[in-house]
Amino acid sequence: MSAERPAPAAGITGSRALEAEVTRWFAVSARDLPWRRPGATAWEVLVSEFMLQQTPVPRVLPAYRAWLGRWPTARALAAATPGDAVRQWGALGYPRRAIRLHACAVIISARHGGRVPASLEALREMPGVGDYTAAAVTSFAFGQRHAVLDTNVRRVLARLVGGRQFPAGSVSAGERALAESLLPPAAGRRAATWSAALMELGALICTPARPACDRCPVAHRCAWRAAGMPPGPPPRRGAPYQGSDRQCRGSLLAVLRSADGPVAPAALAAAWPDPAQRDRALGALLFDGMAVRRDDGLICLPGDGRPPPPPGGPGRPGA
DNA sequence: TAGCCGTGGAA
DNA sequence: TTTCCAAGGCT
Repeated sequence: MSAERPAPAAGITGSRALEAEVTRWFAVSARDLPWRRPGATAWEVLVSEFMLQQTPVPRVLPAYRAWLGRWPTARALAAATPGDAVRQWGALGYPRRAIRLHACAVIISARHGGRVPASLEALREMPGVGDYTAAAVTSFAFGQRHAVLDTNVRRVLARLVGGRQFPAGSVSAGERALAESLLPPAAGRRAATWSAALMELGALICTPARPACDRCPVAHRCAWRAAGMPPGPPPRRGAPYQGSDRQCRGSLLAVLRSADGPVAPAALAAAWPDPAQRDRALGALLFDGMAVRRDDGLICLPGDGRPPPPPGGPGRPGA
């Protein structure tokens, strides 16, 4: 046999060399991000992971600094109201993440002594923490050995090993097995570094469109490239946003966010012309706990107009 | 599991 | 101008 061909998915050969090539590239090319610095706390890592869910790094950076400047610990955030969290979240998008992160802070304070739990299972029980975020926190904050399958890692593995341009719609068992088989040994933080490096490779080099193969440290191993980079079916597109209920919700929430206190329905009416859609969106916000209708009919963010829970108190039943 | 949940910058 | 997309999670 002459030139090495791409290895099959299971038991890929040269894993050790692959790790070395990717991590060497990472050591030189990685962005200097605050949540990656050695001193970053688990809380800081958790905050970063929430903010990075479907939100680009450049937009997260200032929000991350401001958030941790205000609430450096889970206990600090737990002492605030959910409405405070939504306001501080600002226009990062997906504001329910702020509600869920606040709920995490309350749980961490009440059930985990104020420390972010270090187990996959305990993390997974918290709102807004799915398979990816739990694996990311245990890996990056605690140095554990878990496969971290985000959209970047999935795309890199789909191309490098699978020979396809894009991964499937959801994580398959085979994909997870592959990612785990490629994980370096448990010694030190090798597995965490490997995962961070794969993510960075996907974010900077192996991008969805126009991948920079000329700068890829493992282009010589890439199954997709070896196959001539055949185009795969494009990922599914979401519903149009302009004029959608989502946009309407966003507009209403922007009004509540910028107001210091409760808002009259008329103020919301000014933010969206269509009454039926407006009422539908407001109903959804109320249903989701993103907004509250007071007895006097005014609308506010959750926790507005009430004293914040005492420190260490939330989660404890009455009086 | 497919559809929904925000936002704004880049192509 | 429109389209695409960015470290997911939930139902």
